[in-house]
Amino acid sequence: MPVAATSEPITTRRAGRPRDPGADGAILRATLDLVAEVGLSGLTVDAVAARAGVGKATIYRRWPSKEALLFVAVATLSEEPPVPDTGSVRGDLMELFAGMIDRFADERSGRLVVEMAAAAAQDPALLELQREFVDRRRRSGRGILRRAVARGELGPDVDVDLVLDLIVGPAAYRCFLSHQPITPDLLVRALDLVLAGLAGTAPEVDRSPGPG
Amino acid sequence: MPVAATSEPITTRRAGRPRDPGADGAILRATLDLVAEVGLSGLTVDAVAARAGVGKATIYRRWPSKEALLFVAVATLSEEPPVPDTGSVRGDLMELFAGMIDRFADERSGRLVVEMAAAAAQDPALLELQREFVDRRRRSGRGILRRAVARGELGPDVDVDLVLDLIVGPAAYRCFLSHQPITPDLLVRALDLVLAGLAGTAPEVDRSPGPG
DNA sequence: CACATACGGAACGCTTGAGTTTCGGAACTA
DNA sequence: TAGTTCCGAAACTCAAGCGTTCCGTATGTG
Repeated sequence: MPVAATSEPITTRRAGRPRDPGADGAILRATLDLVAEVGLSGLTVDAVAARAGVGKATIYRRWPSKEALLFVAVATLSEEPPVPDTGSVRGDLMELFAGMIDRFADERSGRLVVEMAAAAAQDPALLELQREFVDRRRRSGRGILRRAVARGELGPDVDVDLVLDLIVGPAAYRCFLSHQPITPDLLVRALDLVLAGLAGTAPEVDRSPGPG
Repeated sequence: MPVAATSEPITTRRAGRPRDPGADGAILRATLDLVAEVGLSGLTVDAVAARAGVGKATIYRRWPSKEALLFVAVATLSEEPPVPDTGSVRGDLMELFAGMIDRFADERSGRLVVEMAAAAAQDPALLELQREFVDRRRRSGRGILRRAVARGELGPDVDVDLVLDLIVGPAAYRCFLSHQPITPDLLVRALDLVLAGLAGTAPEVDRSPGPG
């Protein structure tokens, strides 16, 4: 019996006015918007309340501190990365990283990512959250590449992590530092060049046991 | 006559105790150290003064505000990127980016870069500074690749910016997000894979008019 | 020497922002 | 209706940090 989750009947509700169910979302959205606009250092609870159209007490009734609010807001950005299986490395990797690149490309999301990267360097909890985001996609990518190796599509000596970094790296670099345009074809071009490099390094691997 | 730089004889010095010539460096160093340690949001002038072994008034005698101090401190990180000419793209690019990768790899410098990237999103002056850093190296890289094309070492349809991003991207991505180790060979491996990809894309370009 | 400017250190004024409390009112249960 | 909990808004307390000022002292010029 770890937690008495719903010990009371569902029909029984606490007396008094129920919480505005829309407030949570409005507050979290306002938080993320403001982080993107004015940065983490410029974020104030008063501004969040004003933007969300909410009293400050309403925020503190839901989260104990500004940090807790921020953490939950960032956590809502979590998304289960796709585990693609298109049949080719190229297709799989494109599907896996498309959403991530979109996030870098989008003005608001991009700024958010940069802010969080900086904050994670100081806050262990945020660092852990960031690590989960990154690692989940990375694990999926490793699976894709290993499957490709098993299929004979790639040579067995592929530096998996390097390949993944080469595909995402350009978009990340442009988002964080160079501020060059992150166009939709950036992922494709990077991917094709890397795949060409892999093909050149281990050209025409023996594809003998092709059961398909 | 743009500026009356040294209108007075060098022998003439203002009366009174001269400024401690070592203080400037100590203050700027303390500033950068603290940014790397506690982040920009955690940076306080009092802490800088304490770390530099200096009174707060000494800081404000030199710079009018915390922001001005920070800007100058960051500007000291500027370094003229090398303009290598080793004879091969591979050698040139390695020489060009070695220092940059080192900066990502170093704990202190890496944190500093992340902090500045976030700050640049809010402060136009810092953004301009960052842009200078990046663009200078980028221009040098573009020259290297164009020379390689002229030599016939690379095909004429190389996406110059993409190639540069592919080389730096992995280290940047690891520094900002994935926090995987940035080993000294990361640059070489990325570079070789990209060059292999370029060779595969436009293999054995026609080298007919070789005058050398 | 007088004078001027610098030094480190400490105190001070002032603003900002986190978190709390209060208020009149609204929405729900019993 | 009575009681409870929520609401937005505003006022409040309190701590932190920027920038200034003053002190006693050190180091330069004339």
